Amino acid sequence: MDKTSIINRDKNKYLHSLNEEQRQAVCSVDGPVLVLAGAGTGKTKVLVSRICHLLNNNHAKPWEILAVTFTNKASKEMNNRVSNLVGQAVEGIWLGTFHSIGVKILRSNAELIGLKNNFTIIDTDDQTRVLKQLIKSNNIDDKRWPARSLSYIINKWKDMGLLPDEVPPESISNFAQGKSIDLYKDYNSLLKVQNAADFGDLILHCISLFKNNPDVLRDYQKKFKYILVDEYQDTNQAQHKWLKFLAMGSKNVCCVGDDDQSIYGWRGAEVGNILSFERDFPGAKIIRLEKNYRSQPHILKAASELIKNNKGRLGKTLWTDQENGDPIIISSHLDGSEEARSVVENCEIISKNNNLNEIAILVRAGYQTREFEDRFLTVNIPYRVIGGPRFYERREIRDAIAYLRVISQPNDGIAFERIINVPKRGLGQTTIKSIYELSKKNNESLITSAQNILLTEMIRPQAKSSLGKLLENFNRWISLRDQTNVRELLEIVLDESGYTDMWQKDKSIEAPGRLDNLMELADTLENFENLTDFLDHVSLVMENEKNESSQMINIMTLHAAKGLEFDHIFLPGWEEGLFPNQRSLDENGTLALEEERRLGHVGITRARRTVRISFAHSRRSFGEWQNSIPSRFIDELPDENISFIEDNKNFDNNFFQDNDFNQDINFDFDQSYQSTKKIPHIMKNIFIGSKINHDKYGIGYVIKINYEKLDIIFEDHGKKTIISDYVEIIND
DNA sequence: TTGATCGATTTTTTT
DNA sequence: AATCGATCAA
Repeated sequence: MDKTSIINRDKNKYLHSLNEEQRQAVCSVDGPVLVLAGAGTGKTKVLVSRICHLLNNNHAKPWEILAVTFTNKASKEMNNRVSNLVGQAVEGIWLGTFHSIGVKILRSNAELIGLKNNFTIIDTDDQTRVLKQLIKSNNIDDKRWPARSLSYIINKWKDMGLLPDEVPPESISNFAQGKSIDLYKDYNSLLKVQNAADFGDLILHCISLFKNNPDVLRDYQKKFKYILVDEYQDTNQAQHKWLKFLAMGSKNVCCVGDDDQSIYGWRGAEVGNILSFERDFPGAKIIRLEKNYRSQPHILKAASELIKNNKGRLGKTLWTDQENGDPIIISSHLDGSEEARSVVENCEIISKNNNLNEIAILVRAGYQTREFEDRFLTVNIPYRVIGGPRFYERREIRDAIAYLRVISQPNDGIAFERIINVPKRGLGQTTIKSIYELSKKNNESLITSAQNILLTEMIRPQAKSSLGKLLENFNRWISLRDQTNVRELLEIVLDESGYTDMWQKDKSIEAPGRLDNLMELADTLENFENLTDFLDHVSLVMENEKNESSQMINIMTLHAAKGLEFDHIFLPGWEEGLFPNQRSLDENGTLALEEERRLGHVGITRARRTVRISFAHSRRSFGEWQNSIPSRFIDELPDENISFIEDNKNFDNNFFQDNDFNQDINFDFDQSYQSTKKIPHIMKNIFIGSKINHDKYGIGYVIKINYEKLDIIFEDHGKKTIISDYVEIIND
């Protein structure tokens, strides 16, 4: 054996830990490859090994590799694992989320799509506020046509990769009598004026850039010799277009995904992208990974049987050679807090012999975490909420950042408006409105108009002097921008603007916490070279990571759990209406039901050793008690893999005395568990869409049914919530 | 312009 | 239940 082959074998030693299919996926470097990788089959391992393989065998230099993920968490994970495997070489790899890569491309080519390279990235909150302004200034009733709906519509178009004049007529909704397209146009030009881009733009602008500048596109195509895409099932149409542009150069594109884990349909994700991979990239090699290395057989079997109820899947058969393990335990509970009590009790038992980090509670909706938090706090068990209320979304942090945004990019009127009167400086609605009018008239940025309005008589002298002072401050801060380090700059700004002072004087309980958060923000700033880098981080990452190392039980949504694994998983709240989520079902019918089911599949397959599913018979929502029945998904789990226990030891008469129930409750546990086939949302033959008459409000249509309470849109009175006894059904 | 009070609305998931 | 927003008095 000659010397080189020994070196080669050594340098490729990571290949030995791969199974046959995984090795194929790693070594088929040239041409398009689609890896269909079921849960726990070593998807990330394949991606990481592939990058390693490309580098080790000199197929590409780091900067010739583009690796795109969907979430920040995934990109962080990938980054860590690649650095572990290949060492320093990671530095040059273009590894990040679609959005962060998009930003990187746009910052270097901003002028070509009409932005300056220091453009601001606005988030959903800013977006809604801008749209609200826009709706109002078009004299549209923002009560009837809320900004949130418009933002939903526009984001949908952007997710589909459609510019205003590309939206097909049939998909123009009736928002404000069909004005949605004009508003979309106005909104886009408003962003341009402010030198700002929203999340959708980060992809969409790239597409326009590639489309209109073939030379730029060619450079990127040449640059990226190898492209890897994680969670391909989650890409939306815009991202798909984006990817096709870049991949059409080398055609060395490797997409990894699992149609059974597609859970972002509501964000425009297209499972179709994965189905049409062969059409997009002819000659594609398709590799299936079906050996599961994570879960024990009962768990894997239950998850597989559940997902089999979905139609329209590519179909995979996951298998494992592990020991049988424990069946999934399903328990019923009186109400949400009983459920939380039981879950936490079981966490305690498990934690006697296990690491807290290996336990996770996965919920359908963010607000469900609260009950568990309360319980953990009372019994004093450390926990962390992953993806919970985000650091950068806190009020004080957003305010502070708004100051920095104006300093970084004075055209950012969205940020300027946020803090123009925070802390209060006597610049209220009237003043802001005047500035707005002037900026609209002269088609200039808000802050320019604020400067100019000082030369007019449009606002009162008091307001004038206060505004003048603020602008003077900003000018000074801007002049400090490039010579002061970012942390120092923030401290100066918070101090001189009176912002810190405002919270120090505030006597509310949360004020000290807010001041702490501002300190923490200042600390975070130490890690950034310049303001733009920091602001990008804030808008794209949102998370301020910490607590990674200490021992804590994890609480998160099912969505946030994707890509993670734990020994022990709790899945509470498996009730009709909550999971599957009724609202989602109302909006998207069968499609949504299948997505909910995939969510259940994701939840179960996170577990290595045990899964406990639970549901409550009664739960409080919107401050009212609601009875519920177990999720249909429980029925879909095979009997031989589950074990049902009634956890109702606290069930006694005190319960009824302690709670202010006036209504009849006929709890019959066996009965209610058996009779899960029917869903009690239909009363008196009223359905979503039913036409009804009301004595006072006249004709209307039912849009939501919540037991006896109906949400109705009346032809002449807008939306009202009415008890079903007071309406009369009209059949015509 | 500000602060208080009342009423409406909220809870799906994320870049 | 808790938050947000509109409305109104000071």
